[in-house]
Amino acid sequence: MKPSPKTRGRTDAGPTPTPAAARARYAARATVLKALAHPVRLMFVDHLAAGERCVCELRNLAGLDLSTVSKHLTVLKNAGLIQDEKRGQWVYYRLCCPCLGNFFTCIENILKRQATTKLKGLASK
Amino acid sequence: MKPSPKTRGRTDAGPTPTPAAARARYAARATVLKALAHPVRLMFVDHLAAGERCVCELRNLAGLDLSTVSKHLTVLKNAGLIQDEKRGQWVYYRLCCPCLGNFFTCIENILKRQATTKLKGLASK
DNA sequence: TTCATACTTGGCAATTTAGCCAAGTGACCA
DNA sequence: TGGTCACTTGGCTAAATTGCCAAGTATGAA
Repeated sequence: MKPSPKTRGRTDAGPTPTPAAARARYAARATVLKALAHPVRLMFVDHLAAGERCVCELRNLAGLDLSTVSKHLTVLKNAGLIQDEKRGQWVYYRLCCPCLGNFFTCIENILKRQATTKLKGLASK
Repeated sequence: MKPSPKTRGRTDAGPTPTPAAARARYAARATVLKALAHPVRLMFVDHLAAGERCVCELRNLAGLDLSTVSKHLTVLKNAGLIQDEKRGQWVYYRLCCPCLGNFFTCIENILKRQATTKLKGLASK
């Protein structure tokens, strides 16, 4: 038996509007995810969820060179996740997007499930 | 005026259990996000959300070398996002995590907001 | 105007990632 | 037993990412 080759000739159930548009949308999503896919940037987002922070505060949290911190923040900003505001000699960053909480809840679910599966795997040996 | 330096000496409002544990959790989350942070893998997840697929179906979707597709699937599997099952000579992959829908909703919000901001930026010139 | 603080930007080296090709494994057919 | 199909794995190169240092800009204080 062969797996049904109806991937094309579809009756418009599921994803894919036009190939090109779909590709563009996946690329756009990937850009956002890539911005989040780093421990330090994830930490920044987590802390910014509690309120705005200036760069030097985030530098203390990360324990990295200021230039490195600045570049991480630029990545998050370019992805549309945070915005900055200069007040005096300080630059404050804050989250743009209130929905990131759900986001992390979902990731935690995945991690939990992963842990459970790993345990099951060990038990069945 | 200086920004309040109470980042340490905190009264346990907000994130950070212990520095080491926090770092580990951010790293774990980043691993999951990194797995999702690629257009092709995102497309796979999107299609798998509609039901299981064998590798060659996904290969057709992506238009990439079979070995490349296989490696992308390995990345998703190692991140705990999908699981595989061999039936006959085919290997079928399916999603582990039903919550990925919310995930994408959130990303779409970010993208929309980004588009709006960009428009506003253009308008104010 | 001079100096210090708070960043940002450019440039570099080390590491990681993404793609392909080639070779290997396992299931099924003749 | 030999061949084909459906994958996976190893190895390679090109490109992207992450960190630091050094240099530049902007704000406020002396």
